[in-house]
Amino acid sequence: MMYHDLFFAWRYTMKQASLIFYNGEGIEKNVSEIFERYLQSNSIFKDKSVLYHSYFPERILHRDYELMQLSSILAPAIKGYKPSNIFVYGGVGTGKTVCVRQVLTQLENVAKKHDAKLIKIIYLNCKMKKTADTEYRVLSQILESFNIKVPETGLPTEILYKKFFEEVDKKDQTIIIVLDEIDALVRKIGDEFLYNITRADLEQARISLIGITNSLTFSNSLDIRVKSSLGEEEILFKPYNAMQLKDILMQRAELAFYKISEEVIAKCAAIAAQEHGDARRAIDLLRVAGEIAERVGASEIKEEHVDMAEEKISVDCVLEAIKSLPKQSQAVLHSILKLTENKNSVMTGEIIIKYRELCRKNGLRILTQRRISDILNELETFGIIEAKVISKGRYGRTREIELSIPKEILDHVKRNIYANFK
DNA sequence: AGGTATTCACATGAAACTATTCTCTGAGTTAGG
DNA sequence: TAACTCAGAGAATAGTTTCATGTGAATACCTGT
Repeated sequence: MMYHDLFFAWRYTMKQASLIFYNGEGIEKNVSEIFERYLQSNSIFKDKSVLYHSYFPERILHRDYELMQLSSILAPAIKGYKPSNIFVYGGVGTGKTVCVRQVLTQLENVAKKHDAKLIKIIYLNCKMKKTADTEYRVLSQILESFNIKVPETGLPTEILYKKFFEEVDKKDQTIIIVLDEIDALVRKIGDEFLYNITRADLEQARISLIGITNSLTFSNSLDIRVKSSLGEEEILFKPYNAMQLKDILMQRAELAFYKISEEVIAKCAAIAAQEHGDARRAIDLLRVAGEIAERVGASEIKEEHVDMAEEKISVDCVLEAIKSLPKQSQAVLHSILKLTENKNSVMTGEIIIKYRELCRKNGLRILTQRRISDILNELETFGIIEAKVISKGRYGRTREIELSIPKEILDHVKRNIYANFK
């Protein structure tokens, strides 16, 4: 049976191939030309992986104080005492995650080397859809790191708690759970989960939590009890300034490129510094600029490539968001696009009317106003529209909505969305 | 004129509901000894 | 009798509806001068 299928698959590909070989002489030439050219062009990247988010630098710059704080708080774990729970906050791209992860791996290494008390680190990113964004899934992830597999659904959550505490309490060990983007988790499922974990009573094991968030006001939204136990220690990561960003970029660029000018790096640093000192953004900028330079066949990144990269990043972001929008959200966006063709701001009420009309035409289920309101909020967080709540006095309160899609891609977006309805 | 009350058109929040996917359990069925 | 099948109960989850409550300022309505 299987061989049979394979045979046909093979036949099929051969047929495709023969099409190229015998009927498409021109195509063949073009394609191979691209490959040839690619081979010949010497890449300006030495090692591109250094510029991806997944890369963790060996040495973290300009975070000595924070690293020290972290390690001194966590040190007791080596001797088998429970370290305080830590609450790490600071803006995006300020190095929170990198620092925490580095300190923890070192802690683990030292403990292993000196045969100290057992330490187990569990890192979870709570914003990862379908991975750790609910109480159940977080627990299941934690259990997985103990090599206990649990089904995705069907089991009561209490069972997972029971399994987890049982497993943890088997040995005299310190478990350190890192919850990255903890604010996303709490917003979604509340803080009961944190309470349950921090107040677990165990015979011999100890559990410490490290919560990482980029929302400075996050801790206020917590239950007092949780707040006091999770926030035993707090560490604040300040944004990098332009000089520090420059150093960081320099460090990466040396590994990533064969050669690069200082002006380019300064430019990336300056742009990112304006946007809350986000190092991740600076590095993205550098990478995309490199990609652009490579594509246009330049031998080195120029400042104009950085400008183009800045443009491209924002455009890609919007385009990506729009493409992955569910049907209903697209319908709402469709209505907004239509309405903004002859004016630049619309109100919720107008959108609702247009939207209902569109649904009737397309045989789509009409959602309630409440839901549309939420969809509008979602579109705003994607950066597709800009909505501010205004009061028009006697004439009620509404959202004033404007498109924030860059002009250059507006037509592209329209074609994309309009094609799906009529 | 100056002050206050009303009112509009939604916003915002919480809880309940729906559909889907999945587990677990136990009763009934089947095949082999 | 062990192994398998299958239906029903119960969970988790995403997406939504239902119900309830909130809200800011332009207007309407007073009040006293």
